[in-house]
Amino acid sequence: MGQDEDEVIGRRGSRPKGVARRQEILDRAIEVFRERGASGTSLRRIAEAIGVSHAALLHYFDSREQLLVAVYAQAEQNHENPPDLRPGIDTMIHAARRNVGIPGLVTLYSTLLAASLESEESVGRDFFSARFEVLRRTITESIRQQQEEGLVRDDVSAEHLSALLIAASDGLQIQWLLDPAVGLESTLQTLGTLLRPRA
Amino acid sequence: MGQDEDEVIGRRGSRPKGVARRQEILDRAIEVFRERGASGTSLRRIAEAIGVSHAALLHYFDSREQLLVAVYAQAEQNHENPPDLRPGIDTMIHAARRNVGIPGLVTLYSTLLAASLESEESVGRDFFSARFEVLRRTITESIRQQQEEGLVRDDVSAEHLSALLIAASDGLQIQWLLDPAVGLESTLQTLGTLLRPRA
DNA sequence: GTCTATACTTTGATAGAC
DNA sequence: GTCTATCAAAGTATAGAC
Repeated sequence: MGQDEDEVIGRRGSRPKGVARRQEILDRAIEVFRERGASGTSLRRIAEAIGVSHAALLHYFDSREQLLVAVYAQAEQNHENPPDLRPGIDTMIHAARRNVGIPGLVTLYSTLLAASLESEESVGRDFFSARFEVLRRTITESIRQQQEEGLVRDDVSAEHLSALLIAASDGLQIQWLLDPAVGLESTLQTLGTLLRPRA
Repeated sequence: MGQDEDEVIGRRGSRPKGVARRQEILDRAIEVFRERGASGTSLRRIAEAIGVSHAALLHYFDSREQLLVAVYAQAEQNHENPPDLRPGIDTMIHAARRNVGIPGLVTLYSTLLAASLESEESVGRDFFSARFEVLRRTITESIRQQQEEGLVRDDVSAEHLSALLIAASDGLQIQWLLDPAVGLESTLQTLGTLLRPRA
């Protein structure tokens, strides 16, 4: 953490280039996505909603994809206050509870993630690859601990459980976006039940 | 089944309009995706690979999205031979084992699904909404049966398990596409372990 | 450093010729 | 039934004003 953050969010080099203004644009972009969702988010429309020209956006971000990834990364970082929970099913449920209030950003996440699959080399690809790697490692370690403490059943691989948690969250979000009747939180609670050791 | 199929795959009306030629194009498009994956799949590139003009494609399909949905729907239907398994974790594992051989089509599925989230009304949206609805209902019923037979633990909701199975499959596919080291089949096997009743 | 103006390229889509 | 021509919109890139 520290100087790597810049690249993840998309800054060009180590020299800050209009950091304040850039941050301003980023914050406004987040608002745009939070309100209007992810529909019709061309560079020109985003620029229009923010009140600048589309070329101005490209002055701070190398490409549309980079802007979008930066928007998501920033939004994620903004509410990154794990309330004393260890990474695992509880944090996923916590995130789900928050996400139901910001469907626009959830859509942004899902579409960006899928778009990153299309090209072997892209900003999004690197971002999400790294994100999943870190997430899986962190959750795996946390689950292994909880297994030792008897909080999670230990007859299954912690690595698999970690990947499963993430996959279930991502997949359920999509089902929920398509049909809000799908219980995002309650279904994850059920997954939590599956994880508990036999009493 | 029967006359509804037309709309799902994207045919305009009941009158067949060059059905044979259309099918030919569809089959070749599937090959294109199977080989070259989903990268750079503009209408013009697909047309070029098939050997026609992009306008010709739009003669048979109303839009690019409709063509892509038709390609996926056709590909899915082609290998729809459930080997005497009841819908549930086993069929998902079976599908996973098949999908690792056709990453291009898995990518097509993931990107199409995500793209359908962006607009409230689109061919993809309707297609995937219906697909998930049918899938969930079918699997839920099958799981409920298996619960009664003591094959699946019955202390959790069959509806939730159904949504979880689908979500886990979709989510794991994405993780696997980003990092082939993620064990698609083995992780689903672990989910299967979670579903078994306490011995 | 910040941004407007502008143009280049590709895209999905339409219209009309053959 | 399939093409060529054409369109509007999009992402991108550059030049240069301030």
